[in-house]
Amino acid sequence: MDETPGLRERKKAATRLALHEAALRLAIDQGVDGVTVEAIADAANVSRRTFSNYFSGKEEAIFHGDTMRLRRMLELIREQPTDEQPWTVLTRAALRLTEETDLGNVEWLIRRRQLRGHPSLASHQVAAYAVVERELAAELAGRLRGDDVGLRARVLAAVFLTTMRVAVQDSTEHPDRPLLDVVSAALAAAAPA
Amino acid sequence: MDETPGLRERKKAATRLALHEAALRLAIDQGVDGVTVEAIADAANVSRRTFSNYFSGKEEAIFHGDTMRLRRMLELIREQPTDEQPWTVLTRAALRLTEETDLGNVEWLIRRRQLRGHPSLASHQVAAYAVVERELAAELAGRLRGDDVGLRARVLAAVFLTTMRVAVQDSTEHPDRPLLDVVSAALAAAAPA
DNA sequence: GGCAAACTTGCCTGCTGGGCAAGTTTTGTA
DNA sequence: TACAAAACTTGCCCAGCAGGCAAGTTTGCC
Repeated sequence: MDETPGLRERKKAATRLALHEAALRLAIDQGVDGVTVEAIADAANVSRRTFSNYFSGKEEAIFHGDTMRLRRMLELIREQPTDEQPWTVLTRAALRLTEETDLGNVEWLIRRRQLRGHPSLASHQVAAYAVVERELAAELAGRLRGDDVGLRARVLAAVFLTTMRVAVQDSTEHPDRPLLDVVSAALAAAAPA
Repeated sequence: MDETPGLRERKKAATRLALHEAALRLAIDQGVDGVTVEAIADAANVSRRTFSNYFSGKEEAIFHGDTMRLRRMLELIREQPTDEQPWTVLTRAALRLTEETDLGNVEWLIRRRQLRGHPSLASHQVAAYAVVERELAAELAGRLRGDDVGLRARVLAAVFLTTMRVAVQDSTEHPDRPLLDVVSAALAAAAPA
């Protein structure tokens, strides 16, 4: 394994992370609309133009955390046996991811909660989830048998991701209930016949 | 019933429709990025500023058709008996809507197909579907019994809408297969246990 | 007819994405 | 170690865009 993927790559990752965190922090305490791309770039000690090299807009920067989490979930799914029921595989990956997140980073949920209510963000979150949908569908297609594999894989991927999204959204509105609880209840409600 | 909701309202509806159709037409033959809001407004004989009074962006104008279809589906759902299985109700409404659409307006699918491939549109389509999600969840909540009604209603609404979206998207990529077929296969694949 | 509310329009401002080219840093190779 | 190529950053630039405001116009209602 390449422990260090080269200086260049490490710097890029650091810049991306700095921009993401600056975006999140500024959005939280100035409101999503109150913050400009320029302010985010400044806070990350980078030019406005460089921001554009990393993200196509402030919302994408804000949701970069979600994107990373979803990619991690894809990994968790891929490394599971291919001879199991797809929904079982998905559920297990989701719960495992939730545990990982919950333990190391309670801050994540807190930040989320401070952003809730900004309605324009909701649609960008939906879009963020949609990005991995194709990739997940491709993975699932290899695990299905029978007719309509393509369509069924896409449906399964979409249903799963949208359920995760709803669970996270619902959880931000009920801070008292453990996230793991909400996720498993949501997945149970969506489980296909 | 108010047959004519007043001249003012009729004019507004006409303007909105004109803008929508102009947006769709121009987007189809100049590409989504190649068309400006100004061009759309011109084509609808209205000022650029007025466009902004109706839609918040060209994508919203393009997807106004979807929005209307989804609102129609909400109607179809609401007018069904409340003592039936929710998924049965949803499925029936979806199929009924598909029949309505398919018969009267084959043009709709044709236009869609000409827009496919523009990736930026996909996320806006997702967002368009998300708009009615809350409303549908509220309707479904009244039809559920047991624990976690709120969460389960949101999950059900999200799963159903995302399934419809996937069916439509998939259908644009397989023009040979009847839409009704795709929709019912997709709904069958997503049916909760 | 005539008034009030709603709608349209033009004007304006600050923000945005992204093309381009010059300057800087990292990488690979010799 | 030297140096050329590739990758990245930055400033400059431009056209497009959302939306506030105020003046003008149309519609609804008495």
